[in-house]
Amino acid sequence: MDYQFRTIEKKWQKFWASNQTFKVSNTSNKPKYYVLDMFPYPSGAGLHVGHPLGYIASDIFTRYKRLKGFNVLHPMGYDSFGLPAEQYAIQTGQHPAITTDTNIKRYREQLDNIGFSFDWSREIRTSSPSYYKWTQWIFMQLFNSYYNTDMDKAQSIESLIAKFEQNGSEGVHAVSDEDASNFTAADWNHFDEERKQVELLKYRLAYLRESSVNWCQALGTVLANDEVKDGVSERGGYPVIQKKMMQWSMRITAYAERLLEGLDTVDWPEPLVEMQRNWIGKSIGASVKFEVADRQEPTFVEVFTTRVDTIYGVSFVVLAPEHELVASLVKAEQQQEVDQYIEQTKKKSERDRMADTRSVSGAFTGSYVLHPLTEEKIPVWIADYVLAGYGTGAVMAVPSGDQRDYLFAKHFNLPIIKILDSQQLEEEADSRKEGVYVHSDLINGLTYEAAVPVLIKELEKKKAGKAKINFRMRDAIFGRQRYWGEPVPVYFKNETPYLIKEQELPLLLPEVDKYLPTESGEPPLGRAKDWKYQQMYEYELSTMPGWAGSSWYWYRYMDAENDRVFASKEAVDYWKAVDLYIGGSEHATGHLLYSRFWNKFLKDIGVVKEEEPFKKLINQGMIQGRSNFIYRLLDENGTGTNTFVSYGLLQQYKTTALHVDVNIVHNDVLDLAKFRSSRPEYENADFILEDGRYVCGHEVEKMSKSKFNVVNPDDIIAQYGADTLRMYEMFLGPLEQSKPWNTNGIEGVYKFLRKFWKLFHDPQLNFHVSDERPTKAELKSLHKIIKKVEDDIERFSFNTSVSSFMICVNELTDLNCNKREILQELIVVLSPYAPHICEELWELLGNEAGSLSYVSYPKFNPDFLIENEFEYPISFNGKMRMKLNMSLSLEPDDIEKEVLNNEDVQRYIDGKQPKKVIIVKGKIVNIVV
RNA sequence: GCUGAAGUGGUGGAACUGGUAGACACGCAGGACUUAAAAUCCUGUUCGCCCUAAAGCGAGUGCGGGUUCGAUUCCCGCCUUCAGUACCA
Repeated sequence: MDYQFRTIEKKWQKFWASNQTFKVSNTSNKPKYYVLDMFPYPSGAGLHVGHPLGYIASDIFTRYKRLKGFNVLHPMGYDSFGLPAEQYAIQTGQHPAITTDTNIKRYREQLDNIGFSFDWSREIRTSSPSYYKWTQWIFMQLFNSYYNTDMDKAQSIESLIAKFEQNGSEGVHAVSDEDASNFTAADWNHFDEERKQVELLKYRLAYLRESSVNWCQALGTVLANDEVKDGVSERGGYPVIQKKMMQWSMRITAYAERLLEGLDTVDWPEPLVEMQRNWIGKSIGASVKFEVADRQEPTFVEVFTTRVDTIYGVSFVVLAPEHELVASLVKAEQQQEVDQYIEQTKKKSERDRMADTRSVSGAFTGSYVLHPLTEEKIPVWIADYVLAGYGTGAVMAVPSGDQRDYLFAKHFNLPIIKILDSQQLEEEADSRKEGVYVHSDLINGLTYEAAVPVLIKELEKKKAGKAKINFRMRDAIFGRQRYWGEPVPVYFKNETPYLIKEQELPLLLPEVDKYLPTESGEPPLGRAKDWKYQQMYEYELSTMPGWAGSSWYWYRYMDAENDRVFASKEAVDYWKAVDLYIGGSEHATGHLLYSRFWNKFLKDIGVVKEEEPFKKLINQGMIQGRSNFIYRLLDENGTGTNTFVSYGLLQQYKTTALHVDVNIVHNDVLDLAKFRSSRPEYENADFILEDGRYVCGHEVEKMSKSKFNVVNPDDIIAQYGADTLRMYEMFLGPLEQSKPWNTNGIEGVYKFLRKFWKLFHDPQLNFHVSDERPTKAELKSLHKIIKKVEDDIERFSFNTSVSSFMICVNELTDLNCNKREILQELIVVLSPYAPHICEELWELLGNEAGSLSYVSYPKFNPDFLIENEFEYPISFNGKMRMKLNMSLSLEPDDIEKEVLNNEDVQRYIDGKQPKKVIIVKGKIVNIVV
């Protein structure tokens, strides 16, 4: 029989499913191993060839680990809440649950076609009530907790109430809002219920606070930064402004230090760890208070600075235009200018404000603050380069040390004060800390190291500042003005939020007539009829963000069907943490940070054991699209014709480029017949060919429908089979690297599998293996691959394994090897990569069907690889010129003698005495002349 | 802007710890088989120079420098592309 991948692959996929080959138990005497993939969002477009890249890698790893004797948990599910389904619902009226369900079915079929060894009995969907019940449950725990800084962990809000009842706010060390009040126990006990709740909310880990959002009035909704382009909505082009809104938030900043420390304990790619460190952004500095001048009531502008040493260089203070003090600081004569500036700022997104460092803008408030050390009057400005959400939303501007402050000072003619004797300030700010201070009163003549403690001490003495650690990370906003997400299990009584009862979970997503905001601008849930808690109280109308469901899902896989807890204690104790997590680096700061945060919280409340959820993490690169172009000939008026010019002839013609569907292009050559029949207007198209072919241009772009570069794995599988797809995706290059998809090399992988198949068959394709003893050469080839694949998989270098398999099969083909002893072991080594063909041949060899998944990986024997000769490359001045075969037992001195006595070597050095001969045994000889 | 990553033949890539640059494939060219095509097999294929050929010479891993007997690999400066940047997931 020839290699019939269609029959073989269907046969084994069916076998695995009906025998539950990959169902895994929560108890085993084997060691456990947990391999997790980042689960997909089931989009309407279906899987494209980029999605399975990581899944194939993790499946190879999983199958390999099974062969190595581990009990492996390898589950899959769907992150099925999200915007695209909602967008589609808005357009079509179709309920997102229905589209989501359809999409999931499609995804499942596509995943099944690839032959993954997932334990599907553990499948989860974040949008199913049985799952989001527990997402809501975790939210409730967060709402019911506060962060105790004495114990450095989250504790129940009840214990905080007990403290308030006994001692008031005194002695409470907790992470809270800035405006948490001070009160005595007596005060607390006299507070009414509402007041108590208001105070408690300032401590809860899930809490309400005002935050700034991109508000689009015309769409009646909040937009993500990337839905906003140049101040207008991407959809519709309506104006977008920055608006403040009450929002649910997560006090992730309470965990900043622990999130930072945990990074030292995980085995993650260093760049990713670095990104998280930068995101958390710990900086050590000082907070300084500037008192507003000429006020009866003392008012302060508080700033955070990492360069308190530059305090004598402050020549103005800048507030973010949204800063709460701005309104009261503006003097009448400046009112108009400031108002105008604030209007202008509202139109800019935060990202625009950060990205634009060239243009300088700002407005003077008319007010002054007093320098805390010199008592001098300092003007207060507002400018959009200061962001409200960063630090305190105010900076002390030091033009001599900070480039943005420098440009601002130059632009508005504000003084630039030199503070270090080494500073060169003619062209730009100089932020170095070298030399000694000048014009700096207390610290004149001191160096940076000496100056900082002096200043901190003085500021503390004057109660004008103190040393402080600041984090760049902000509390995460947890509400979304959307329909297709988890409802927040909260209702309001007199504007105070209360949790519903735990027995009332899940709080189901109600039906609505349209998936749009209400006329009064409330989120879609505002449309739900009679949706009230106990028929009286308003529910929270926003839903949870996309990251809620994905911040704990790896626990649900451990015990996916439990309806009493999110996962049983036994399951959590057994599987502990994820041993290997594979996914895209685009999740570096979002998903991976939130997941770590929730995990730490769950540990604090005692329901999980591990401080870090993902022990080892591998990033897979993005698969980009590789678009193909055709070139339409333009006539003398510049209008398009129906003639297309081949890529190589472009210089001779005036043309315009058009995307062409990559599925009708093969190795950059256009299939003319398919092109003609693709659209009626191309039926009579003419072509100017080169060498009789139409060659297309190409470019790397995002994979998207609009660029006609989407490749569906199903098409590849129909043509070449799943085993070829699996191996080809690995063959494309290193897993971590981003690369464009193209099928140019896929034939080679397909040919390889056919060659492998032929090893087991005679020329007439009858199954035929021999029981003869293998030769030395055959054993060497086998043991080389046993070792190579083991090494490669352990370091996640899957592409190099594929090449090595090719080399191995080429060698065995040349040796005419059909020995059972060799081939049987080779099957096991190859099976993680190409499981279907291997199962089939395994059965043909007479083994029990399906037993291949749980056999042992062959044992490597180094004896078969021992060489006694080596072909030494002989280089002259580092350039390889010739090779000499020598015994590996020769010591460097003997090698030198033998090399220098060689005729060809003598000819090279032309009778001259070599300056130096470098010999690395078993590696190289280098002669310096 | 900030943070992170990547640039090697016509193409995807290999070279794992500073030691033979281009393994393995694709494509292309030539050949075998065939009435023909497909499939399959064989040979060649970094570029340039020289040459009937064998052989030889020179250059070469984004660009410019440096360290070293020796650099794709280490260091400094630049260029280009990609990703993230907090409501896409």
